[in-house]
Amino acid sequence: MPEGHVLHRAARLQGRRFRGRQVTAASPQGRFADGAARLDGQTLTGIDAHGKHLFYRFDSGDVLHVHLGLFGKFRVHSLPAPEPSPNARLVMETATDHLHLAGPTVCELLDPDTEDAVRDRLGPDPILDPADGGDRLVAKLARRSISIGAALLDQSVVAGIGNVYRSELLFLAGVHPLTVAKTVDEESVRDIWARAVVALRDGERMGRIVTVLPDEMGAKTLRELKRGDRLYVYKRSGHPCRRCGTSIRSADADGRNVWWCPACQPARTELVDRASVRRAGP
DNA sequence: GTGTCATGCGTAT
DNA sequence: TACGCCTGACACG
Repeated sequence: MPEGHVLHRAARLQGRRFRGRQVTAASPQGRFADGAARLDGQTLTGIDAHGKHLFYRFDSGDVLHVHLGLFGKFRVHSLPAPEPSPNARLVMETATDHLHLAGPTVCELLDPDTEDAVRDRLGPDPILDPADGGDRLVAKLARRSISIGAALLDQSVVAGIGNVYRSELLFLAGVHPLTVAKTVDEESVRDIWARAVVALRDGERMGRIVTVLPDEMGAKTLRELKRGDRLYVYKRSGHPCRRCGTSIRSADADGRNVWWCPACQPARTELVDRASVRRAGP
């Protein structure tokens, strides 16, 4: 279940195996049969990620566009690989490596112009645009009356943040998630951006989302943190805040849950409609 | 075994 | 605001 770090990691690790290599391609599930037939025998020239989107470039100029959605998954193996599951949308192989894609929301061929159109709809990516993304985020949020929590999930505002990172970044920056976006002070917006750059880079490197400071959890490194100790607020309704002990709360914002610590993230300016905020449960 | 939920997003109402 | 899509993990019986 991927946020942007997963796609950048996939681009890096898959690129290492497939860049410059000729591939065979097939769609066991059948829903990408025509595309796979077109890619079969082509040489992959590069893979890159923007937000939650992945672009595979081939020597013909074809671009394979993949978006994993909520359920999509890659599996990569050195040959011999396990038998691909029958619901694999796409299987690509070189003489030595195997890629298995299941459950994506998008798996399609684009021409380069269409790729530009996809990318034009995406905001700055903390991994791609660490230097100038803060300015761009400040400009985008200055006009928005939606909550900062909702804005961080809007991929045209910032590309690659999902439901885990949004709650965690707002905790780290001390910003209440239901704050009206345009009322968040610029310093806090830049802080959110800076923390996104660090958090997504860490996630890309480790292959998992870890936002806590290890020494706060009595650990030496991020890697040794146990499952359940890696996040501050996400899915921790009713549990004590790791910093102050206050009970973590949650609310349904735009159909997705958001979590926060009411003490560490006080409401400083106006909030959007709080009707949907519910009491924290266990 | 069945049901529910989930790190997403587009389209219809 | 609701629903549909796509898959897998987990809780529950």
